[in-house]
Amino acid sequence: MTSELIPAEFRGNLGFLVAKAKQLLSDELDVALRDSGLQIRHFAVLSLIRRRAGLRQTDLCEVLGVDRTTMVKVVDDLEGAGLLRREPHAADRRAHALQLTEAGEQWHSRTLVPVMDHEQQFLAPLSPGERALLQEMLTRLVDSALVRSADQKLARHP
Amino acid sequence: MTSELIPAEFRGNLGFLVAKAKQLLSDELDVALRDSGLQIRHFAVLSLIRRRAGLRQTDLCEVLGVDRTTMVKVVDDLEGAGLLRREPHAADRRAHALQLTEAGEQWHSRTLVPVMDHEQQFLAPLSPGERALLQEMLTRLVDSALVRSADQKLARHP
DNA sequence: TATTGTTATACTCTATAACTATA
DNA sequence: TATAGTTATAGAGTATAACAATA
Repeated sequence: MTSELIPAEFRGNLGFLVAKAKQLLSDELDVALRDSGLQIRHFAVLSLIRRRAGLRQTDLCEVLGVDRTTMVKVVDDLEGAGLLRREPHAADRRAHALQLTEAGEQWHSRTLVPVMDHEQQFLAPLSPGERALLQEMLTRLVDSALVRSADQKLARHP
Repeated sequence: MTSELIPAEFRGNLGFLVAKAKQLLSDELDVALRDSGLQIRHFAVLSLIRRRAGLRQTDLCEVLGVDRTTMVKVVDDLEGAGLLRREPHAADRRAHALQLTEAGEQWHSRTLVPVMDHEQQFLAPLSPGERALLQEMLTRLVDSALVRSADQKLARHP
């Protein structure tokens, strides 16, 4: 395997490869969403609420790794587009229980198709077995790094 | 392999896994650089110039995927820290030939140690064979996506 | 006291436009 | 005409601080 597009200095460099992979995959997914005016982030939020209706905004922050002040804007965007609703939370009157609207449900399933297509295009150089292996290895790496990250936070606030 | 930290909705999601891997690896590498006040980007620039002395700023832009106005600041930072010099370019008087200083050479080789350590820590969950396989698969994916990206640019400017 | 959501605000990052000096 | 580097500037994205309501 000899790449002519990746500089020789960075061919064996995991950081460079992961960062580039992220950038290029994001670019391709942006294409799939370009008509909607929304971003991957909005799609991810709808994906989560679709499966777990009633989540709070802070629940989403934890998963997506953004501040709650940032999440306000994301939820504003989605509510403004009519794709979700902030409803009163049954157990906590401070919080909002987020719910997909019918339009949100439709937009999500409609958008899932081009998103999956672009992901498949990105993965085209790998065989089905390799794709499964890549996914499994990335899961292991991310899981392990999340554990380390959580440990460090606990160490700072004992 | 069952992860408790990755939400079920995103476990099979390549985009999520790649983005998280990038974020977590970046965070760990930032720790390795925290004392210097510099970023991975600065380290990457020095890595390139070290191997290919005399590169222009625009050469770096292409590899790192940033605009030339952004690169000015990065080179300013490195020059301000005394790690590289802008020298006159022998073949083009508009351009700068970038050269590492002695301090730049030393900082790079000194910083390489913690950077590699943190990368190894990140890769710890994988066996040596798996690491090689991951690197090879990511190289294939990035290479293929770079070709598509270049094709699309050519199609827009025929 | 701590937490949820919100606003206002400041900071960072980035690219576009316009300039100069070259090619 | 086009390109290398620079500056000024505007836009996006993000987090910190402070607040009200509630736990």
